[in-house]
Amino acid sequence: MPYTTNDIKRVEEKWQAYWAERGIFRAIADPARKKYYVLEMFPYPSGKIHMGHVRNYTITDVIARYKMMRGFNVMHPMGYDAFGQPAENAAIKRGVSPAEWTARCIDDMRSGLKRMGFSYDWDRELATCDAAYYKWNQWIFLKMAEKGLAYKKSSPVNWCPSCATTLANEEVIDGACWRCKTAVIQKDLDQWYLKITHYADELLEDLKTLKNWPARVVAMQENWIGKSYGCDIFFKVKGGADVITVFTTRPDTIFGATYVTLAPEHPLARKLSRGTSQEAGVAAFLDKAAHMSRSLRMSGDERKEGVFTGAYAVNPVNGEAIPVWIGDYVLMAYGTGAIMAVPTHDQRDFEFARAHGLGMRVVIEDPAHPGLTPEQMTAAYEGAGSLVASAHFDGIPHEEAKGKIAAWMADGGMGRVSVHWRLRDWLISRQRYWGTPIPMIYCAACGVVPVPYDRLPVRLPADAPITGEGGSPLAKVKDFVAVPCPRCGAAARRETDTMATFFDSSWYFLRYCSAHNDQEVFDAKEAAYWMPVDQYVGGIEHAILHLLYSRFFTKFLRDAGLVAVGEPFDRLLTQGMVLKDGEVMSKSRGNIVDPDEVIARFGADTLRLFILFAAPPEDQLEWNPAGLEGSWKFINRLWGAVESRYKTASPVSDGPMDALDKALEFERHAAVKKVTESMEGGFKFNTAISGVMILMNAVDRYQVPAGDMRRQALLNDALETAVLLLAPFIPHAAEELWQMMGKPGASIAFIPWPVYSDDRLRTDTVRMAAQVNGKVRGEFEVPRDADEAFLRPLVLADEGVQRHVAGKEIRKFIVIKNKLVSIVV
RNA sequence: GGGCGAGUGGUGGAAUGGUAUACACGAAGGACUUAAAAUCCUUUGGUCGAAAGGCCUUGAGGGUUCAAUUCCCUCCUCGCCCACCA
Repeated sequence: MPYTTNDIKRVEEKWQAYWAERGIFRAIADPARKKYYVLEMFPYPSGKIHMGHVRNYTITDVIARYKMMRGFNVMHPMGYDAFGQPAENAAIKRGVSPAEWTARCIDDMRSGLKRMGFSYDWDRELATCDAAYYKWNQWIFLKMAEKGLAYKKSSPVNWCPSCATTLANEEVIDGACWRCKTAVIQKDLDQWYLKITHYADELLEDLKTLKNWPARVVAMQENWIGKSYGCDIFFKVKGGADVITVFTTRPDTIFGATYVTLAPEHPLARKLSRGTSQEAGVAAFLDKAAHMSRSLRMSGDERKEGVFTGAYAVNPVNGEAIPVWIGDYVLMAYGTGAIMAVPTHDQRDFEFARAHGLGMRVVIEDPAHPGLTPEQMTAAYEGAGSLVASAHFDGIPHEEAKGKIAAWMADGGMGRVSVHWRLRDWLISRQRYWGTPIPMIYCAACGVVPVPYDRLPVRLPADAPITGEGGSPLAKVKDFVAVPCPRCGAAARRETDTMATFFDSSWYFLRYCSAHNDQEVFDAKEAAYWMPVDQYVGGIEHAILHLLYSRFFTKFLRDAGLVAVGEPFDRLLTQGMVLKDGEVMSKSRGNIVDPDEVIARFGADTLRLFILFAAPPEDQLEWNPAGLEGSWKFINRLWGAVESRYKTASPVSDGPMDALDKALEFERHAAVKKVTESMEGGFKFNTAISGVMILMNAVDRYQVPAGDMRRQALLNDALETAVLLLAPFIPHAAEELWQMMGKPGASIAFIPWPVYSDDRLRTDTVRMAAQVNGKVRGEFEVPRDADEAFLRPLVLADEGVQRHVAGKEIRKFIVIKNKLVSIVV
C-alpha cells in the first residue's frame, strides 16, 4: 500500500515516457490562445545536473505546469550554452576533443533533466556549439558590423595571463579573472568590440519599465551603466598649447581646485614632463604603473602614489596656475582621464594632497564647523553647505551652485555641461578555440572584409591544437586561416579569434521561438507571438552581464526590424542558492548531494516537493535530509488516501451537508484559494504546498461511514482537488493518481485549475478575540458580521474580560468586524 | 565608502496594521509490535505557578496607534552587489 521505491520508479518512468511519446509539452503558436513563455537560464553542460540546476528548473517547471492548467499556451524550452573554456580544459587534461566532451556532457544533462520530469518542449532543444546555431551568431555580428555596432580597435585590454585571453570589464572581478581568479593585467591589443554604449541611455531608461524584476537587479544594472551628470572643464597648460579637459560632478567646488591629476595612461602624462627636471621621475613612475596589474594598482587604499609632471595648468575661473600631477588613482577609462583635485571636499584628493604636501582651500562651509581651515581638517568635507572663497558665488547653497557655475563656465567657454558613463563597449574577442569564429577576413589590399552572408557559417575546424598556452588555437590551423579575399580574390587570412560566449546567450531566447529555422536567424512571426519571455528564472550571478547583454541584443534586433519588443524578459525571478551545512553546495567544497541518488531513493517528485517547500524560491535553501523524508511522507499519505478511500463508482451527493461536511468543503475551498493566491502573488510555493497539507489534514479527520454517498462524494472532491493542486509540484504522482481516479484527459497538465467560491468560505459564525488595552483576554464564537450592540454585552460579561475591566472606566470599544474587539480602559 | 536585502521557537519557515509562531522537520510521551521500522494519537516559544491564571517574547532602543513582526527614527549584526567612477 505505501508508495514504495519500486512504485516511484515505475510511475515516474511510465509518465516520462508517456509525455515524450505523446509530445504532451510540444508548443505550437496559436494566435487564438493566450501564450505564456517561461524560461530558465540554460545550463553550461559541464557534466551531470547539480542541485542548483534542479532548484532553478523545478521552479520554472512548476510555473509552466501551473500556467498550462490555467489555460495558457505555454512554451517551455531547454538548450545548452555549450561553448566555453571548460571544454578546452577537458581537451588539455583528458585528450578528448571539446566537441566530443561537450556532446557527452549534454547527453548526461539531458537524461538528468528527463529524470526530473520537466515539461520541456524537446523539439526546440538547441546547443550553441552547433553550426546551425552559431551561424546566426555570425550573422548577427555581421549585421552589427554593418551598423557600426561591431568594430575593431586597439586599446588596453584586460588580459588574464593564466587563461591567455582577454576579458570583458564585466569579467574582471576584484581585479582578477572571473574564471581562474588570476590577477588581470593591462595589455594593448587589436580587438573586436560591440557598441553597447550606443544603447546606454535606453538601457538605463527602460529599467524603469521592468516593474516585475527584483529591485536589486535593477539597481545593480543602474550602477553598472553608471550615468553621471557634471561638467568638462578646460585647463590650459601654462606656457604651451595643450589643454587638459577634466570631468567633475562637483563644478561647485571649482574655486577650491589646487592641482590637476592625470591618469598614468593620459596622452599628456609623459609629454608635459619633457624638458623639466621631473622627466626621469615621471618616466619611471609611468613604467611602473604600466606593468602593475589592475588589482595591485587599485589596492593602494590611502597610500595614493603619484608624481609631479613639472607643468602647471591654469584654472579658467580665476587664472590661478596649479601643478599638474600624475596619480595612480585616476582612471584613464572613466571621464576624461584627468581630474581637478579639490582636497577639502573629496576624500581621495584629500589623501593624495596630504601624502604629497599639496595645497588645500575650503570652498564649501560645513554648517557644523564654520570657519574651518584646511589645517584643522582630518578628512574631506563632502556634505552640504554654502560656497565661500568662490568669488561672486559666495553664500549660494552648493547644490544650487552646481548649475549656476556650470552655466557660467559654459557661457564663458571655460567648460561645458557633460554626461559620462561607467558602461564601456563590450570586448568580445577571445583567443580561444571553443567558441564562434568571428566572421571577418583580412586582405592586404581591401583591409577588413566581412565574410559574405551566403558563406556562413564559418565553421570551427575540428583539428585545432589546443594547448592552453597563449594565442588563438585557430591561428595554427593553416587551412582555416588561408582564404581568398571575398572582394578581390587575393590570398587573405581569416580572423582567428572567437566570440565571448556571452554573445551566444544574448539571444537564445529568440532562437527558441523557431529553433530549427535554417533560413533565418529566427522566424519573425513566431517571435512576434512568443516574445517577450513572460517569466525568466535564473541565478543572481547573471544580474548584470547576461541580462544586460540580452537587453542590448533585443534592442538591436528590434531596431533591425526583427522583433517588436525592446525588452526580452517581462518578469524575472532570481532563485536562491542551495546550501549544505551553511555553505554553498559546490564540487570544490566537496559538499554536493547528487540529484540522481535522491531520485533513485525517493523519486523526482519528492525532490521537487522538498525543494519547493523548504524555502521561498528567492531565499537560500539549506539542504535537509529530514525535510526530504517529510516530503516523501506527505506524498505517501496522499497516495494512501486515494488508494484506500477514493471510490470511483461515481457517488452522487444526496441530502444537505452537515457541519462536518461544511468544514471539509470550507477547507477544500480555502486550499484552492491559498494555493492560487500563493502562485499569483509571486510564486510562493512553500505556502502553496502548506495549503494543500492543511487540506489533507482535514481529509484525514473526515469520516465516511460505509455507504454514505454524500460523504463519499465530498471526500472524492477533496482528494481530486488535492491532486490537482499538487499536479504542478509532483507531476508524476499526480498523473498516476488522476488515472487511478478514473479521470479522462491526455494529461493532468491540461485539466483546468480548480476554482474556489468565497461563498463557501463564508461561515455562519466566526471566532473573534477580545483585547483589553491591547492584550487578548477572551475568545468568542459569534454570528458573522455581529455589531457592537450584539458584542458589547457578550464581551463584557466574559469572565476573562471582566477580570481586566471590572471597576474601570471603558474609554473606547472598537469593533473590527469578524476579527476582534478592542477595549481601552 | 555607496547601494540593496535580511534578523521570528531546537530547525526550515508563516503572518505586510487586527488573536505572533500557520505548515513542516526535530524532540518527548503513548498506542500497535516478541522487537524494531513504518503508521496512528498527544504534547512541544520562554518563564512563574499545584492549578486557575499571570508576566515576557519577532536583533537592541525609542516613537506613532485602541492595536506594530508589519509604519517611522536611532543603533547593532549578517548577507549580496558595486567600488580610488572624479
